Amino acid sequence: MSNNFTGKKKLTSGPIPVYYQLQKELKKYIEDGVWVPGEPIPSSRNIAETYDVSMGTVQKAVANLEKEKYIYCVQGKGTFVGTTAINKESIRYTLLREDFEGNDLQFKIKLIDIDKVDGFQPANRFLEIAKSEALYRIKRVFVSGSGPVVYAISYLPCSMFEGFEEKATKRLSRTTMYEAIEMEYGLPTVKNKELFSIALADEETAKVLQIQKGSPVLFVEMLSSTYKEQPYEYRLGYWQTEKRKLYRELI
Amino acid sequence: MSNNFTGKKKLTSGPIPVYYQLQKELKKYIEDGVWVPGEPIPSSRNIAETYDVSMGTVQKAVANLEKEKYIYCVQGKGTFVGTTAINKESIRYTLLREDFEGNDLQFKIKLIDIDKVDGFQPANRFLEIAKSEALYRIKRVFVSGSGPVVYAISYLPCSMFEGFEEKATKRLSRTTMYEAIEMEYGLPTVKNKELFSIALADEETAKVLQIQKGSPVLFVEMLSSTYKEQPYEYRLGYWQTEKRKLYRELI
DNA sequence: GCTCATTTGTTCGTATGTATC
DNA sequence: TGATACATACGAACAAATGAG
Repeated sequence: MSNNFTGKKKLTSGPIPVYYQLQKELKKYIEDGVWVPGEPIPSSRNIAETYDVSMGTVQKAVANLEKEKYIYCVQGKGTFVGTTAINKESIRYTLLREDFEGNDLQFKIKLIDIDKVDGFQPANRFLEIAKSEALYRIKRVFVSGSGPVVYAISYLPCSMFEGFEEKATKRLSRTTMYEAIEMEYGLPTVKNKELFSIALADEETAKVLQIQKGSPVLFVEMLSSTYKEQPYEYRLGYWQTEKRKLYRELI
Repeated sequence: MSNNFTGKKKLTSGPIPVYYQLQKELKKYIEDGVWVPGEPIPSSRNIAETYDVSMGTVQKAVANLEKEKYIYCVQGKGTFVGTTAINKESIRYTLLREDFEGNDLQFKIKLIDIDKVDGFQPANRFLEIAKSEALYRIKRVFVSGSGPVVYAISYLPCSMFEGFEEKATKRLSRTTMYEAIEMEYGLPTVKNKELFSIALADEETAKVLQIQKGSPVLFVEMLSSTYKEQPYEYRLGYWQTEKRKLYRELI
């Protein structure tokens, strides 16, 4: 449950709405990791008494945070910190389709290897860490039906993910990167930025995707962030789009 | 302003929340085009009296519709039907960047030509119209800085856009397709579906993009929809990604 | 620049409904 | 069954922005 959430707390009585101040206070507990994904936050009544505001005001702050996907409410049970898996259907990186009709195609993820490498540009710049900081490099291939579709190389700052090899290796062959990171480090994914372009397959990519060296492939660079716009993963994706295409929806 | 919004209207008193019923009623006025983009809807007090509910209930229905981008509220002024331009920064099709850093790059749109063509598959299937229905075909090129970046071919159902040539030709050289369609036909864009893959430039594409015939290009198929998931534009985009890439954010 | 009617925004207090355990 | 939790709804008061006079 919760912790050190006792005693009266005060909000200022200036021009900023009370519900908004409260909303920011609650958000801070989540972003600072005091309240962690999947766990309940204090009850509405508890919050109302603690901050000496009406239930309606708490309700408004809570409703807003729910819309922002920071939390989710279950009537009669409680209010819980949001998780990527539950909230963000839209944020999934890999969505395969043949066409606009029909559903997403299933795929399996195979882990190729994980190792530590020296930091490099532009990765370290995008990840907002020093040039010299080391990175975990995770190579994976996404297989759908007949063959390989995506070759993905992810880079994570070693400093943010201590012991990643041991903790995540088992998970990564059964689950996505998001889930692994959220489970092991409590960091939900909040935002993904993507850049789409064309690349020519180098020897390694060609081998993994079972295509000719030098064939054109769809090249997707991705930068994933967690709370406070903190980037944590830089990923290079090489897509073989002969049979399956990358699908996105904008709403 | 509004119209035929007088007299008492009733909501059922069943298990469905009043605010939700009201929300759907208001949405219907918008989807049916009774209230059009940019115009004000009746005042909250007016709505509260008309449906015989409290202001709080109206506020909740209105707030939800605002989050859904159906409307936007201006304190002291009124509540207005949403427009694509104002609401949907995220839905813009063409976002150019060199990198994750920096801002979106500017570009100009040049209209190549507009004509009427016979319907064809898969376009007519995606647009949910009969095989035989004719289409408007709009060819445009997007130019950024040094040269052409995107060659876009759009298909619109002639039946939905009577007189498109006359109405839109002037607009299309200065504005986006969204704006042109919203201005002339009152249809805001609500959703975009996209499929990313690789294509090889045919003679026409190569000429427009000033590249070699047969060069690989980023191929983006897009299907835009308005209210009620009604598709209205099928677009093929050929991207030359040497210097500028296609940028997307998922939140 | 000021006042005033209109409109949306905020907050409280209270009561009742409904899901969970 | 009862205690707890969130959800809905009302009414009232005041705040803040807008635009007209």
